[in-house]
Amino acid sequence: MTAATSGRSDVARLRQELLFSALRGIEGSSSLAFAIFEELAVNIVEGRLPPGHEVNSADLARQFNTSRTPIREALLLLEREGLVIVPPRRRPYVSPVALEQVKEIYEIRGSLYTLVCELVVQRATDEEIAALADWQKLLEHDAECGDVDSYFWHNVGFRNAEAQLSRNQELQRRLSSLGLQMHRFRHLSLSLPGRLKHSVADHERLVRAYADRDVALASAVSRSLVLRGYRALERSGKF
Amino acid sequence: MTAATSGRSDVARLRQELLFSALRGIEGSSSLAFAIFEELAVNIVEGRLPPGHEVNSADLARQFNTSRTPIREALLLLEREGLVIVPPRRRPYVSPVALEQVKEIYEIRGSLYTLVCELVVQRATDEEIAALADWQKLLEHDAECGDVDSYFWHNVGFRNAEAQLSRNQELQRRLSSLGLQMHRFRHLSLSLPGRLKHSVADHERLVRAYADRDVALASAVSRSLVLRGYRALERSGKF
DNA sequence: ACTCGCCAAAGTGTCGACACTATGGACTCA
DNA sequence: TGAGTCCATAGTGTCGACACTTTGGCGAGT
Repeated sequence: MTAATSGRSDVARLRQELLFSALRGIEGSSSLAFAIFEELAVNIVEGRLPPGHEVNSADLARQFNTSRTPIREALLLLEREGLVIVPPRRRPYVSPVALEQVKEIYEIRGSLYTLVCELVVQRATDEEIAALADWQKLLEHDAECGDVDSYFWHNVGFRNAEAQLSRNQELQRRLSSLGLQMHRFRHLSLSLPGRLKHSVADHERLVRAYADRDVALASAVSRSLVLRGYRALERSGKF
Repeated sequence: MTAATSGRSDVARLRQELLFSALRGIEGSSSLAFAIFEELAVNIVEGRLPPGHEVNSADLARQFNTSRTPIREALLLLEREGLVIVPPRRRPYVSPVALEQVKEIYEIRGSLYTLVCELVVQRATDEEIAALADWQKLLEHDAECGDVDSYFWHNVGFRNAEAQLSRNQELQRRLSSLGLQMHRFRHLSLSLPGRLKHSVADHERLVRAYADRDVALASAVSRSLVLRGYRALERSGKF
């Protein structure tokens, strides 16, 4: 599973896998409804279905060639993930992205990643931390090339790997759910000038802190990483 | 909204309101499905539907006098909340409660309440903190009377009030979702001897830390509160 | 020209039905 | 008696239909 070390990891494949892992967080479900849920979720977080866009079950049923039943189930799940708003008796639409909410999510994410740090420090093996270092090297490389897109997904990969190392499944699930929301605006924060360099440096410090089993430092760095992300977003004035 | 100060707050009413607030976290939805979801959720977290108990849509439809459609939607939501497992093509059943999972949830909860502390310290007004103190007094009273049930629900009330003071709606929602899971085993941890006294003392220290705007102390106390809860549960050997 | 009320068109929530699949008991055969 | 097979029962996932509600545009009245 050392995707990081497997030669040149195709970004597209990575992207797919990461969004899957995020969404599959809660496995099971009735296949069709869940497949539709995934499809719609991806389209929403990638911005192809913009905030406010109407997603009524009748249209979608025609579009997906199914009845409205599985569509409705998918919409319900999307609502739970905060991606869609389903007003009673009214047509559902893609939920808006307000700065206030973005801020809230960043706060939560920061807190949960602090927890991840603590757990990783006390539970991950040296090999696993070495694997994180591999991810970090990918980031370094992307930053040098200025490949923002690749950087973004490798970053997600890094975060994902960290979460796995926490050995806390519930935590992974919650983070995935948050990640879903984050994907809607997160790429904005990286495309800002200078962000990449800071981010790379932080990741490097983070990995080193892990290697040294330094909880305090790791938490601090992780937190600053998230915070910086938010600050950048805020300054971008996109909201 | 100072339920804490309104004379003798009826525990039953409080209970209802708190579970509601937890469940309504995600509002909207199609009334019937959501009502069923609430009903089932309450029954599960209160243990009337024990882990492993089968909850098939056909039976429930008969029981609720509806078709299976809204039932299925409710089950989907319950699955998302982790209260029910819906294996594909197989009958859904109430999810088991494993110690491992309990531990995971306590970890997350601890982390999120640390965040709550930080936010409360920097955002709550003095009056709001005073209101928390009122809740604390209720706890004190319950502890003196040895009224474990009342204590439990006032405790939930206290935690809820704290969450509200964080001024972070997403956080409240996530905590509610966690709380739902927690209710399944949390009452066990309080009924252990000596717990109440410790708990009361911690709450008192917490409120004082808030009043002093002492983030570090508040976080530490809050964390120890959660941790103590888990330890007690662990020692109870119920899992 | 502007507002108000009305009405067809379209969407929602719920239902009962259908094909398909898992389950558990009866029946067979050792 | 005990393991393996078969089948009826019962539940699942999906569908199309139906009554009710919202929507948005058209026309009447000021």
